[in-house]
Amino acid sequence: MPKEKEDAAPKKAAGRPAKKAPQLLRGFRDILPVDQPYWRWVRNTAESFAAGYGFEEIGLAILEETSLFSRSIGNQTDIVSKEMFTFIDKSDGSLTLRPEATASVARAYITHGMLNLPQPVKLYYWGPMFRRERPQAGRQRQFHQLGFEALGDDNPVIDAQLILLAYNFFKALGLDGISIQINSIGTPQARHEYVKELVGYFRSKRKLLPVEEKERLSKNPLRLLDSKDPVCQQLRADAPQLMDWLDDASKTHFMKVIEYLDELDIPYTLNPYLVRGLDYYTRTVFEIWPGEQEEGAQSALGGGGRYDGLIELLGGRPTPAAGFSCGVERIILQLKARGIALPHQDTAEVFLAQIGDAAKIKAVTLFEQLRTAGIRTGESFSKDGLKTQLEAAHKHGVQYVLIIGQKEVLDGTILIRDMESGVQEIIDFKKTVAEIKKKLANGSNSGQVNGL
RNA sequence: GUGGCUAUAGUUCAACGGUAGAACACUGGGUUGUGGUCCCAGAUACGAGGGUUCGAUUCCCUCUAGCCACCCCA
Repeated sequence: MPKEKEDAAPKKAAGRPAKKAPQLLRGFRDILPVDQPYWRWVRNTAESFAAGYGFEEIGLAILEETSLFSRSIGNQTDIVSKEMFTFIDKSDGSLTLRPEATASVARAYITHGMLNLPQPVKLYYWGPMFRRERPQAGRQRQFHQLGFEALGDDNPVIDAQLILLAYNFFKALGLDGISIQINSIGTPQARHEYVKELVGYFRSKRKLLPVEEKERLSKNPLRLLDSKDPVCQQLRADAPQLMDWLDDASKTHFMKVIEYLDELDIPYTLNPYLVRGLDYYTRTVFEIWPGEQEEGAQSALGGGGRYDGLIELLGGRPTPAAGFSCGVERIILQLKARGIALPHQDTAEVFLAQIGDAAKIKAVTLFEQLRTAGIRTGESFSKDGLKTQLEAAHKHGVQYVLIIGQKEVLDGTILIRDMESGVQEIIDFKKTVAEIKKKLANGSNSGQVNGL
């Protein structure tokens, strides 16, 4: 018989039994009310961009068959080989908490026969993703991404427009001076040829490479290009260039994208060493960074590219597609780091205070009238003292407080107190809603900006 | 996954081998129906488990979590 440990544990302080409070899992976080304004800001901005650019929101499954990710992202990638939350379900086999959403978008495109819709199908998503990594600031095991995908069209204008959308999105959020890095990694075939060449080159320099880099050479040679290792960075200068190995169609495609970007006046940096860590990418790839690499490590805010082979790989008809996604937590980290003030939030406009039982009853019904009239009203009905209630009103930052007490109930009136001037006036209780509306309309300096 | 640093109230920080303090925040008061300032009072913490010790929050170990670097990525 197992002993019940918790009950047997010694009592800590008299009175309360010593119990372990459940902890948050490593890398998981609650998003508290204080942070919600940031979340709303990002989400609202994203939604208005989705609407503006014609992307319709799609809500995707969070749990998928493991094979969806291993096939699309690639078995050899770090994400699949060591960072997925995977488990065996009783009847459904191996399941995985999605580490990213593009694969699911492609799956949904197939599942719902979206090839029958007008192309391109433009989708926007938002939601939690899961990767079993070692947490750090801006890196959690559950994090949120928002993304835009355009499926069913291989025109380079799509690539350019996605980058334009990303650029404008970050600007609208208040994040100026972001850096957009772009590159083309061509078709899988061309890349394959190139990798052979690259491996050949680095093999010849093998002796110079540190152990970790040697491992890359056999496991994921493309990664040698964006390595932080100084030796590698030196060697890569003389290494064969990916650009020279691109097939003609990819080259032309890339030139077109660049042309559009120039025409649209979007600042970008050509980064020939940019390769992405997910296998499904083809041709255009890009990443978004907070700024031209200032000192200190930074992490990408977002990234994306074209994935022309993905849908076919997953069993659909050959369908070109492109998209990008960004990390919400990382965006918010940047917003905070830069001290960006958010637009005014929907706080209470008036506060309703009451004194005495009769008044409380009246107040509760009046509150309903105010609320249904669209006036954001604060209250603390559970408190009795007027002083306490005014204090609460002050904390809400409201300009007007409605006060109703014994006397007012008898007279059929109510007090309106202006919190700034301290001026109070008595009005007919029945006209409360109308009066308040009038006052708010007059006094409204269209209430903007609070720094939080 | 590897290496390093850290872990004290809600938060930011103190102190100490003999069971912990401040600031801000919170709750309640400063007489009966009036906020922002002020005054008073109160609640709340040594991440978990072992070990050394007469005694550990303090020293050691393990675990857990956070941060930093690597890896990789959003």
